[in-house]
Amino acid sequence: MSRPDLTPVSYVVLGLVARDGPSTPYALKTAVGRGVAHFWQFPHSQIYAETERLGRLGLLAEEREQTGRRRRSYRITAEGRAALAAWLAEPATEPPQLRSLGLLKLFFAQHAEPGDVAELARVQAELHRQSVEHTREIMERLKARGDLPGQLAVAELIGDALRVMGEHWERIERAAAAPPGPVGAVRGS
Amino acid sequence: MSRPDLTPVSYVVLGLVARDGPSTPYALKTAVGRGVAHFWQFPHSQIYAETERLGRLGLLAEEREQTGRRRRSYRITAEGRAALAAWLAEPATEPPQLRSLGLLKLFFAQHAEPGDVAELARVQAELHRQSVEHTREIMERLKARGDLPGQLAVAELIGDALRVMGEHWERIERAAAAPPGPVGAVRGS
DNA sequence: TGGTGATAGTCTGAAACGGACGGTCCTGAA
DNA sequence: TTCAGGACCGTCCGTTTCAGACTATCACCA
Repeated sequence: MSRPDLTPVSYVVLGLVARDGPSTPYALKTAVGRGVAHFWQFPHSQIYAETERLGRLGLLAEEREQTGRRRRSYRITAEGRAALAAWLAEPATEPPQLRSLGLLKLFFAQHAEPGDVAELARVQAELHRQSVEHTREIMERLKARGDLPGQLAVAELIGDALRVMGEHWERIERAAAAPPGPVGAVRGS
Repeated sequence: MSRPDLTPVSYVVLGLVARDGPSTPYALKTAVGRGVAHFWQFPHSQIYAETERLGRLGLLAEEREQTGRRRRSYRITAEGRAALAAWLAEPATEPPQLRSLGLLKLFFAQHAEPGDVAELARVQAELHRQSVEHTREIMERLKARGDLPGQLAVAELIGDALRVMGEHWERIERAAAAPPGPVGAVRGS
């Protein structure tokens, strides 16, 4: 059973240290930005607090540079690996959550000018195209490395979801740009 | 330009009161659960604080039952409508955010037993099917009413995104169940 | 030897969180 | 008529999260 004193962020840290070997908090911070942040966001200051806490709990072992910047470096312990494995062994029973200011504005479209909705959809469509492209680059890099199939699967899933959402925004943009007829809710091409 | 003293939750409240007419905080709370919560979550206690604050700011007008439970009821003022319209007039420039414990576990699949990934995918696929179904019901209800095209567009977008993500989970489930070969990252049908 | 930009980490006040808790009201069974 | 139970409604408060300003260090080059 997974431990009640560990949060998702704890497992992010454990998982990344397990994947990358001994890491400094700063290295973890940048690693989070390159991957995990796409589906589990949290402030970077958490990482410093969490590595320290996991150290106290014996799930990470801390080492300190004796020279220069005296950075801390953390490696995972056997207990840490066991905690991570126990957590991974129980499936996640929560559905995914979405958070989108764009959808919030679209939801209230009836109180907006038609032109506002068109502009919103245009911006969102463009944002989604960029995100899809960004995801695609990450996938290329993962494929080139060949390992880490879980991470590739995650990138594929997210990329596809972004693509579909972007296509919706594009349809909404076209519908809102065409003067007559209702906003959004488009059928057919 | 939209006001810096108003948060997204402020606009949720303003938007719902604009849509539904005079509302009690509790009615807003249930309305949020039926819609907005799918793409903008926040604790219900916020609503009570926010209606009161918007009242002080003059964007909502408060009335109080003279009898019985003496519930507060809020209606939107002209200033409130103006603030809502101003916010809707500027497009949202943030990409959507996803938050999924399931993806987090999949991301670290290399440290899990193969059976764990299969079970995770099975549970997530089922969860997604339920969410898609739930979204479909909401869409039916919206279509029956015929108005509120923005809300229908939102439901369609979310439903489609959930469907695509669910299909990924189903593929991952099949791939992880098939003994040999790598987990996830499936190509072709 | 000083300037610049990347690297690295700390700190803090403000928001958000969420759920326990306590009332109020309605209904229907006794 | 009374009363119990459940739905309705709102408050409260300790904890966690949050963002980002801020400081410091380092590497490099002029």
